[in-house]
Amino acid sequence: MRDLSKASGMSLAGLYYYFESKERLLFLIQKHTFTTVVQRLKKRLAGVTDPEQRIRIFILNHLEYFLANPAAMKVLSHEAEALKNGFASEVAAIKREYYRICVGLMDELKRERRLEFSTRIAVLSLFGMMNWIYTWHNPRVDADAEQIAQEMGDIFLRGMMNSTRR
Amino acid sequence: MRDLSKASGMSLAGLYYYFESKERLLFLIQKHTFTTVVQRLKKRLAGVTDPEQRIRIFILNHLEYFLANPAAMKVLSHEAEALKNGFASEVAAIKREYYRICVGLMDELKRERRLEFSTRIAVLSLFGMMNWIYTWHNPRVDADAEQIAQEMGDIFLRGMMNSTRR
DNA sequence: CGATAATTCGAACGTTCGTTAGAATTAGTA
DNA sequence: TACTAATTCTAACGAACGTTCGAATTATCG
Repeated sequence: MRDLSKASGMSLAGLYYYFESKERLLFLIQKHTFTTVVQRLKKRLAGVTDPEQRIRIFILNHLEYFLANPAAMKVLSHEAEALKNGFASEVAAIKREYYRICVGLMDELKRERRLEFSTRIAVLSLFGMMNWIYTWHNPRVDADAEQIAQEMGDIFLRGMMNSTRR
Repeated sequence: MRDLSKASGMSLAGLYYYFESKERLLFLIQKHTFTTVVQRLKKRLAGVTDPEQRIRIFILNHLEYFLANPAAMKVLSHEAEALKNGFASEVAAIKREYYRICVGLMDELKRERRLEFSTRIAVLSLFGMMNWIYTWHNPRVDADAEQIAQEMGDIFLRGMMNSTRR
């Protein structure tokens, strides 16, 4: 909180005028971030029907947001388990919705292409690829979100496509 | 440190008889873990020449160790940036060696199969898939290391294989 | 046995942390 | 202008933290 006070220019006590506790502030950050990402995703998915294209939109939306907000990504990754019961469950609900959207996209792909693979492992592997980026991405060295989304999409989708057909 | 004292049954001051500081203890954990993983990997790779098989060994070795030592994995992931200059650089050196081994495996695959893809993105995506597992793996629900290594290997290797050929 | 070394501990140290009381200041309104 | 409400601050509280001091205990060995 003292760091935030310095960075924001407001006094330590001043922060508590706007946020009743450090935990509630963390909760608001997490909630706002996930809500924003889900909202943007839904807008972008509207109207697109091709399953592969929809998964590519999912990846691009995710990477674009988090490469533009690396600090937020770090907070979400590092403080994922820091909230207590009340706050935790509300954030968990949004996360679950986001996860379920991705599961849905994966199932669409499986149905259309008659593929056979574990949706759970596929989705969590994809999240891993995308989320780990906060540990290594350097904007001075690495490509931008669009290009990385392309490459990760290539890797992941080819990985799905050639799975055993029913 | 007070938690460790409780968990180990030794008094708080007693811990400082064996570890001169909390940071040095963290350093020793990180160093020991990475060293062990690299050692085991080298042993398993010895004698195997097929590039695909070698990457599968890499994945299995990684997942087997970290699913057997989830607490260690959490420490490595969460406290990756917690060490200061001296300690940090020594751990960074071992991590770099581990990373470079994986880069080597990827280049072998590219050469043998005449593939074209970004080694950096491939390696970091693979690490992402594997390392993210500490956030979701539940031994009561999820498969064991061998099976997950098989599935992630399938996803990743198919993703590499069909990349544009030279 | 006695003496030295190795081990373990209770109790505290100084610092940092999250938080708050209460005063000072500013903005809004009549 | 004078009064109220909103905002911001200084200064501190109590708890938790990493660490250390010096005494107590235990092991080692002549």
